Amino acid sequence: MTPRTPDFFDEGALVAVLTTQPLDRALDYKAPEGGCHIGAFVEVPLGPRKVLGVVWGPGQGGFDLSKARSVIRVLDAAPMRDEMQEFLQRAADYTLTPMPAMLRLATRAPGLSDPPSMRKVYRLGQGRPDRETDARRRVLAVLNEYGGLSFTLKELSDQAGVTSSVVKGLVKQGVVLEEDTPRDVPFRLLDPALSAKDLTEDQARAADALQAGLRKGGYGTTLLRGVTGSGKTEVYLEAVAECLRQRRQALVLLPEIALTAEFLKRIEARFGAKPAEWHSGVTMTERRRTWKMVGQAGCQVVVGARSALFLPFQNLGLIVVDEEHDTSYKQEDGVLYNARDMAVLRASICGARVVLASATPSLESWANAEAGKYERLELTARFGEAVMPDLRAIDMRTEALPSTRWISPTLQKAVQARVDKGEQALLFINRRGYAPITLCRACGHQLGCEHCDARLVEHRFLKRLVCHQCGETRPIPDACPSCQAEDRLAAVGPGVERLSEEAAALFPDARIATLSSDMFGSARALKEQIEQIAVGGADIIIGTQLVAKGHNFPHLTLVGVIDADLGLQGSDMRAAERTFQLMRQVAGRAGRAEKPGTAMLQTFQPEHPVIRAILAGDEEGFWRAEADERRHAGVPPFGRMAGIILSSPDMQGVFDLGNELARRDGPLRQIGAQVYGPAAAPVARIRGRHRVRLLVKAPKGAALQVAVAQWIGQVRIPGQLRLTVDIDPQSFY
DNA sequence: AGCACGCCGACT
DNA sequence: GTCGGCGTGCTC
Repeated sequence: MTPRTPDFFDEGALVAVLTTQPLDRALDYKAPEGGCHIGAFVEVPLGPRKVLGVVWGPGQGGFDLSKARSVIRVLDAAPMRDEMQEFLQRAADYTLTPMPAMLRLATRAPGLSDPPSMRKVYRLGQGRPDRETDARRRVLAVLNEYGGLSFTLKELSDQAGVTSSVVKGLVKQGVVLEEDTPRDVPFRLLDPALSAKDLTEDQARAADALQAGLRKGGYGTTLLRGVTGSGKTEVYLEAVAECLRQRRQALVLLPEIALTAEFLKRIEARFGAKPAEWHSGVTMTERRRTWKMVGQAGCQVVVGARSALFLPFQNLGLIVVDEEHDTSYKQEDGVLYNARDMAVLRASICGARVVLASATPSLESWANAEAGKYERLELTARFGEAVMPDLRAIDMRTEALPSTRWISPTLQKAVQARVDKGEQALLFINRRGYAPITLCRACGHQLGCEHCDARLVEHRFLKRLVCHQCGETRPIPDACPSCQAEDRLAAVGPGVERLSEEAAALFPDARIATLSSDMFGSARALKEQIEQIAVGGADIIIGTQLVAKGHNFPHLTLVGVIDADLGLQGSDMRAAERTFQLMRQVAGRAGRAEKPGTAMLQTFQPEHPVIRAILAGDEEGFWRAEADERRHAGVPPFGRMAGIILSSPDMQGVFDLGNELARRDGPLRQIGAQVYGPAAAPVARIRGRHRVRLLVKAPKGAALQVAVAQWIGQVRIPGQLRLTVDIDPQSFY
């Protein structure tokens, strides 16, 4: 029998404290006066500094005990639960991330080390004031009217129409009581019994299944598949409702910050109050409140970005990952993790349910559902009267179109027809800026970024050249930087701005709105623009990726995809999958409301399997074909992969280390894995750092992480060289 | 991550 | 001689 770890340590007992400092292990400290619980958030001395840490377990010893210092103090925060400790540890093992970096993700709340922030509030006390002035009467009337409720000074004085000194005067006499209360107050209660929308038969069946899962309890993942407009959101909100009835917390992950505002309104409509929000745009005060309240069950539902997975939920019952296929779920927060996978991990540890919602699931999730690891729910019927769009290819080989134009005559005609009828058309192109390439017609020089191996993209809107890799910009030059020839720079290829220009020329009487992520300073500006368009503020919408993400345009009846071939080429194994998802999603924009829609894909290869699968609406066929190809190639989800990126200002250094790693592949061979590379990374230079990439491919059941850790442990990483491990990379070429 | 320690080159 | 470059190692 393993000895049970004590959950409380008396003063002076040795405890292991994990800090957010990048040390390779926890350090031992003496428990502070009054002792401390396991999981306690503490402040400990480290060298000359005070740092944040968590009591991770009993002290390890094995060093000169006279060096042990004491925990300075226990912070005012609910101790980390053991399931959170386990989650961080397993996520660290999975992603090969050092524990301190994991702990940093879990402590991303401002003012964690500060004492609880207090504020003064005022409520009715006893007795009468010595002199009943008019102002004093008004203050007391307000307080009486609201029963025992407390007010801030400003609320009270504004409400009564008096200055703050009137209130202070009443406080002096004890007629009004002044009290300190924590500034972080619980979120308003959400009511699951409020306005449940009428669900279609299909939706009700799916909602019932999700609710049954929640009632059964314990871990389980469901892939909720539904075409655009089938009402996935209504369905999983019913799962949230069931979770609320069980008095457990729910987390809804969304891929796009700009979407949350619209989504919050839907939650408010369904449950009568706004949930907590967690993403980079939330204010410091609100972040702290959310972090604390989540830990004290003062918050029932969090809607947020991937980092919300690391909030200190006390009683998590449900995690919804909306648009689960979205690539933005896999990105660095300093740590490379896939939020979809981490959601499943977290839920499996704390016995919560997961709903992965998507119209076009990732192949991983599709395969997991096929294998029976996930339950599967399908929403087929479209909500209301709307029907699926009519999908057509425009064969660009037969269209007469000059090389500097992108809207084919066929598409032009279709757009014009919609505009004439007062309906909306959307032209989609997945390239920001005016043109992807700027070159000199005199010498052929292509304008590139000085710090990256990337082309500079002309942005006419900003009147600058922009590097999409590092974000650096510079003015558009008059002369070629290479041969000094003047006025010979030419824009090559299409971008969203250029398409706008072309549309303006083709449809002079139409109102054209351009939506590109770089055109809006804030998420709010973007949201306003989208709302304005949705109610009919434009006839033609020109947009990038942004428009593919869930916005509802009721007047939209035509979607034209300018270059459906983008993303089909290249050896990126996920290109076909991404293209498929994107096309389906964009096509799904058309005809969401009652008007039937048409989607037209401009393509030079109408016979390509991906294009054909999209046109035929044959999703199962597409996935099966993709799965077969990947199974054959032994790549995820039918094999395991890890990417290693080495980067350094010194090009020789990265290649030398890359070659050394490739040579010393013993630990990898042990598990039947193979190394490919080193090769120049997809972007070989970013911000002046040269990048080299190695890929490890292992059989499905292999202990990949352990082997990779051993493998890279063999080499010493000198000074300015950085090594990043990416388990399950998004792209593997 | 910080911060100290320490070992070489360049200069007052 | 001494100042300071930053490579190496430690933090309970």
